[in-house]
Amino acid sequence: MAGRKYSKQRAFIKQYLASTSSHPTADTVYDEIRKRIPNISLGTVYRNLNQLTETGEIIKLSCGGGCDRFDGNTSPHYHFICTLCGTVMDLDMDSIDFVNKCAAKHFTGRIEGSQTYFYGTCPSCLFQEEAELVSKTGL
Amino acid sequence: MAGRKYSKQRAFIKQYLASTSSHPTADTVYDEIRKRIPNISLGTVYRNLNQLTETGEIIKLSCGGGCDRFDGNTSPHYHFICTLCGTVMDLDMDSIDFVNKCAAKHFTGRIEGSQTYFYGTCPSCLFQEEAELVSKTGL
DNA sequence: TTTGATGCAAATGTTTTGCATGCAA
DNA sequence: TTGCATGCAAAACATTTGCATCAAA
Repeated sequence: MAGRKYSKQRAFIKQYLASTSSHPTADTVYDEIRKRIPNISLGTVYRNLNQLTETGEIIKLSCGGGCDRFDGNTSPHYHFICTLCGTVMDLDMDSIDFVNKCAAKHFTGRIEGSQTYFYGTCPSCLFQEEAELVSKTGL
Repeated sequence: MAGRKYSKQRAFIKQYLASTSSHPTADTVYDEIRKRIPNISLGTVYRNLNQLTETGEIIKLSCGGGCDRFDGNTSPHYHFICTLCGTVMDLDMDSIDFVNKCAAKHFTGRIEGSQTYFYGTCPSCLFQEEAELVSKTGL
């Protein structure tokens, strides 16, 4: 919240996250930004990702899989994680933010928000699964 | 899914998780089990937590905060994470599992489940916050 | 016996941090 | 100038893994 100064590194990171819907990991962000700023350090990437997360300019996704992912889309939306290939994708669905009211009903604390992660098989893995079934059964 | 053999270590871990609703980290599980099995190793704890997660006997929570947490309560329920103190608690609320149908509506993959995490201020931190407000404003 | 499970320690992977220097305001 | 931001490297954590040994079936 204190006086923040402009930095090219932070600007590029934020811009990159706004431009993709691939929910990259810190390491992927690092690789991408290095194409533009070859001598950026991984520490700087982490520091900026954390700062942008704190200010709410980006979102950090802790959806399992060993490392966090980051999302430049801060409007309310929901994520799907494929349990086979690990891909994280946005879901096109209506708002379910009234679940916050359900949660608040019998709770004496303060609910400020929620994150919902959906799990299953992504379209691509589903297709592959079906193809394998066909080749095995010959149907 | 292969032939699994009994182990005292795994039995104790599962029993401990079933007995608490504190959503412990792997390290906390290690500390607790060591009270009963002093020479158990952290590797064994991780191996068993992973195996129990795979068989669905326990649940792994990736709710941010650096490390995963584990829950012996496998019946559908929801979690609240206090953004101030980090506590993870169960929420007493109605099922919202129809959100899976909302998610499936326009999705060509297969939705198999979901996890919802609620964030905010827990009752204890809320009380503290109010106490500080009173002492500052004198109201 | 056979084979899964363990303890130990080393290795891996992710994220944070200390510090001297650089750069925005 | 002031002090936030950086690059670099080391450190701190969290988790996994190789291997010889142990123990369940």
